[in-house]
Amino acid sequence: MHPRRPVIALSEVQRLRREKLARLKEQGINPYPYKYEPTHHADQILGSAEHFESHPEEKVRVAGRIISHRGHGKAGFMHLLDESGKIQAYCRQDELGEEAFERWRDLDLGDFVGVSGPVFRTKTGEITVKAESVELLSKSLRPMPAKFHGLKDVETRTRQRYADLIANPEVRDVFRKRSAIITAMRRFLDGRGFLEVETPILQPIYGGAFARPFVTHHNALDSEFFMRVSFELYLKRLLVGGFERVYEIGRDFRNEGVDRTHNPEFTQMELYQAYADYHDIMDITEAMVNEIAVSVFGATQLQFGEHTLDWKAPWPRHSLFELLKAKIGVDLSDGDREKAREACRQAGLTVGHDWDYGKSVDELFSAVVQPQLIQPCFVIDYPRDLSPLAKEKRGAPHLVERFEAFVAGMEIANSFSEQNSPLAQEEAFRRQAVLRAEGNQEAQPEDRDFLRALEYGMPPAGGLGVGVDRLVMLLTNQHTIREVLLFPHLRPETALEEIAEEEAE
RNA sequence: GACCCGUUAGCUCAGUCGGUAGAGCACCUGCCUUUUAAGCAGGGAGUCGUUGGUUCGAUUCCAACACGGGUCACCA
Repeated sequence: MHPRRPVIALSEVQRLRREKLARLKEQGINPYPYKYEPTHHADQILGSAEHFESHPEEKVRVAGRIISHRGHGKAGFMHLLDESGKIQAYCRQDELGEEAFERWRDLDLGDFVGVSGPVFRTKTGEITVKAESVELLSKSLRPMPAKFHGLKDVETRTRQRYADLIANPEVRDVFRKRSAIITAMRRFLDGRGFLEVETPILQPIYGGAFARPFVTHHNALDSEFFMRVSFELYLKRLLVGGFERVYEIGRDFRNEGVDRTHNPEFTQMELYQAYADYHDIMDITEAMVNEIAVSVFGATQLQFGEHTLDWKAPWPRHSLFELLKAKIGVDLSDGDREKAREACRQAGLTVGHDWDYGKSVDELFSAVVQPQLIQPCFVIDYPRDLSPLAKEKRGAPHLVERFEAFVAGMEIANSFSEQNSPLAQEEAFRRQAVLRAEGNQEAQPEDRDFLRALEYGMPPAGGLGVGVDRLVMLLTNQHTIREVLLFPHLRPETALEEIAEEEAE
């Protein structure tokens, strides 16, 4: 045992609430009863004000968290917050009785209560439930973060998202929108005959993207597994198996840094459509996002920071090399490594000794073009070395048929005409193996089972990956990914670990 | 991983050129039967992120560490 350490001190308010809880139990009141049956949500009552004013005898039951509580001698008001919004309740001693009114006075901000009674309009015009009974549904032992300052501290807001959701109604709204966006996405894909599938998160070989994986261990099998960095290779196996349109919405894991557009686990939507090429996938992508914008927001023009983004399809399609040429005056589409490296130097980039043609083009594009791609657009045709799972471009074999979609300088989608030649795929894996041997930790390992699948024959197909979190950011005008993730990645909280240790002693 | 900035009451923030701290809201007590940032009167509340150093004395200066934010790197 450690030397005695003080138990984490309770604040004054926490102490008082625990004492209050004990008193309730002594009085035979269960502070955590089992159920309540509300008849209405707050917004239903507020939305039916005329109905209730013409039916003063009709009674409602509402339940929620107390977010304001004001006594006025032998009467008082409180606001309850339920999922739909807030509603005021008016509590009078002569209505509730002396004992119940005293219990009402003893309630705290944060407690859950159920209130029943008729609905009326106060002098100041607010629709209010006149309480005939007030039942404690759950006693709160911790003070609410804020009454009207809100909760601002970013760390507390993300670490204690529950408190953030209570204190900041607009945060709830972002996550409702997120859900609606994903629902609209599913509806769009289902409507086009795509089959939603689920593929392994724990994979013996990872692939489909350039990224370092999280490694884990399967005890019973005594073997290493990788958390997936992409769904790609499994979804393509399903094309081999005869499904023609498949998609998956789920979590990818990449063992990388955290910043305003990256979280180690993030949500991706990938789809694959047999007999389609990347032109068809561009059509689908813009139609899908257009439809999401209309169904969730009722508009295709949406504000994002200082920009008004126009999501209406079709989106412009630009050749990567034309965009580069327009910017730097040099055409780099010929595959000349030295020329590309020199162009990077001219642009002020520090060129790594290992930068090949593809890497140089990509770095240059990221530096000089990407930040200026504000309105939704497609950038098409990429160097082959960057895209080992894509098919070479018709008429330009050092390029591949690939596009990325950009909005507000952010990449939100990536797509290929998928490589379905087993021999070309094997060759591409071989080139990756060379890079890997040279120390590139993101180079993709060869997946022999995937090659075996391709040998059975995969139909020509187009594939798409969409960064769902980024799409949500753009559509909801949020500028960091943590604002669209309920529980973004944070380091463990040491103070809480110490409490756990003390409790274990 | 590097650099810069931050961490003070439940929340939002002041402040201490080194002498252990304040405000508003929240909280407690009293008054008040239509208030809504209710009002009036009174009151309590803080290991000033953690550990160490300098000092008679550290919340303040210094260092390390923890956590967060920003920039960069990584993320082609």
